[in-house]
Amino acid sequence: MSKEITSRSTDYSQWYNDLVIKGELADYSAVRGCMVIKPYGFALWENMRDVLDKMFKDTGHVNAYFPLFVPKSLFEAEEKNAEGFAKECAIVTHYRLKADPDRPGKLMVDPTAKLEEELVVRPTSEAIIWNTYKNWIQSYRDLPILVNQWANVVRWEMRTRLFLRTAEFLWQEGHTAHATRQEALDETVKMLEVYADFVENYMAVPVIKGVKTPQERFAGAEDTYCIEALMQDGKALQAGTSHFLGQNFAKAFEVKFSDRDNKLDYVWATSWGVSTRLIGALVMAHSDDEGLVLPPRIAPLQVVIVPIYKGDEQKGAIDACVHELMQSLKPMGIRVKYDDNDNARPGWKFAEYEMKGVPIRLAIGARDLENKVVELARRDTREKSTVPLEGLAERIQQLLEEIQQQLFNKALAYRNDHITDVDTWDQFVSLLDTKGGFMAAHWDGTAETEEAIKEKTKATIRCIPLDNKQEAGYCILTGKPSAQRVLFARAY
RNA sequence: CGGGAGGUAGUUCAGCCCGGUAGAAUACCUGGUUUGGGACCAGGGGGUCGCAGGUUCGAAUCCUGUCCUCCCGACCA
Repeated sequence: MSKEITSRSTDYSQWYNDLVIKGELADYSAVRGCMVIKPYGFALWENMRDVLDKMFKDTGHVNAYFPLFVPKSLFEAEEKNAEGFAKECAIVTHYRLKADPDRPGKLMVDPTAKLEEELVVRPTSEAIIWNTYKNWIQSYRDLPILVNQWANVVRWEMRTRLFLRTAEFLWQEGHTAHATRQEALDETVKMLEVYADFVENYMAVPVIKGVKTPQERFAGAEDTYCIEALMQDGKALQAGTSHFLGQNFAKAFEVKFSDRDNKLDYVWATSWGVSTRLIGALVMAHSDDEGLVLPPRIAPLQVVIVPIYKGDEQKGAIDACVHELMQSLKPMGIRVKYDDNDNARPGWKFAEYEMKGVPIRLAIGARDLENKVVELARRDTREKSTVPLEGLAERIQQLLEEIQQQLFNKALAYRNDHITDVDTWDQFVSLLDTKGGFMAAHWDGTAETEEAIKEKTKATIRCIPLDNKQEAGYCILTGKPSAQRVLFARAY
């Protein structure tokens, strides 16, 4: 059938693409590197967005919106940030098209409509936002500013992959301004905790919280905190970042405030973001060869009900039973769909909803009505059981939580099993190829060694875990002394 | 951006080498029979062969350019 998907063992990349396309999360578009997020995929994003948005608001943040375009002169103000993103910027140079005299009916860029100053399509919004904050901040009384924006950004990547790395993507970016270094640092860590909470408890993907090495740091940050997740093929994926920006942007944009003692100082900053890339992480963390497996808390559909009947009379009886069941499920906030489309037969629907990762499927036929039961199938374990109609809604509610927990436990067991303490270079190299996952290894702390290891093995330091155990040892590459292990992995 | 593969019906693909009226499966439409793991029969509709040039009496097929996608690499706050 056309809907068959490549197995993970045959071709992991193809498996991932098949899931995204055939699970109807997204599609390719006519625009290089840009994808269409389809309704089912967007529903998933909306659920994720809604949860995160509430978490941000519960921690005191408010939403705002800043322009898509950044004048080049503003973009280049914070030099490190500008340099870091320069290679992947889309730039608007003109503002008008005109009829092409050489090609009837076609258009050309009007050379007389060249912009005085080019506009950079934002790859991130620190520049335009800090240029704005300059006008908002005079006194410590104006601080803190705790603003988030939901937006699209553009990064002209050389090689793109659905959700994992697209030229345009959706994200949120928080940009906060503080009166003290400590307050900004606290904010950075607080938002990292929010991300970890969300990814683990809603997406059921376990993460390691840590801090990036200077090499891997966000351009313009003093410190980059991150959450790192592990995919089923043993590669790591950066799921979210929270940056302590120090006073870098305040200095670049001259944002000063008067403190209580009427002394002028630069404002302290943070920024933090997660993107539609999280959907890629979600797909790769839980899904199997039958299709998507979505965690109940953010699944667009949590329960699908498939009727099995012969003739209108049976259908009528099943309809009545299902409608009653839906009346009890909906008030519980359970997202349920009754698929009584007569054009598709039950077997087709079973395969289709497995492909789309719906956590629970119920099948109800005349036989079941007689016995006052339904057939219940779990997507995660693919187990089928016959359960009584009596108390079914409560049972489903409970089961959704159980599935959520089970998905997390399974991913956690896999992740924990794939953090390996490694003490020799040979072991490091061979385990990267055979087992994959995180290698907890000693490192001498230098950028040169980090770079050399990356060159030789394609493994990077994903992070130095927060509250990392201090333990004396020797760098796996250079043999120089080291005070702690750091996590290496190949990454997306 | 370098190497490789590809773009033909909604979808997956054959046809191309060797130029001569555009095919299959599936999906879709109509009617009927069906319905507990991707139903069956009969009939029917649907494609400027990615786009733009060129060669030719004639181009899906040969040539040039260009756009898009996939895989590997480089790159990746």
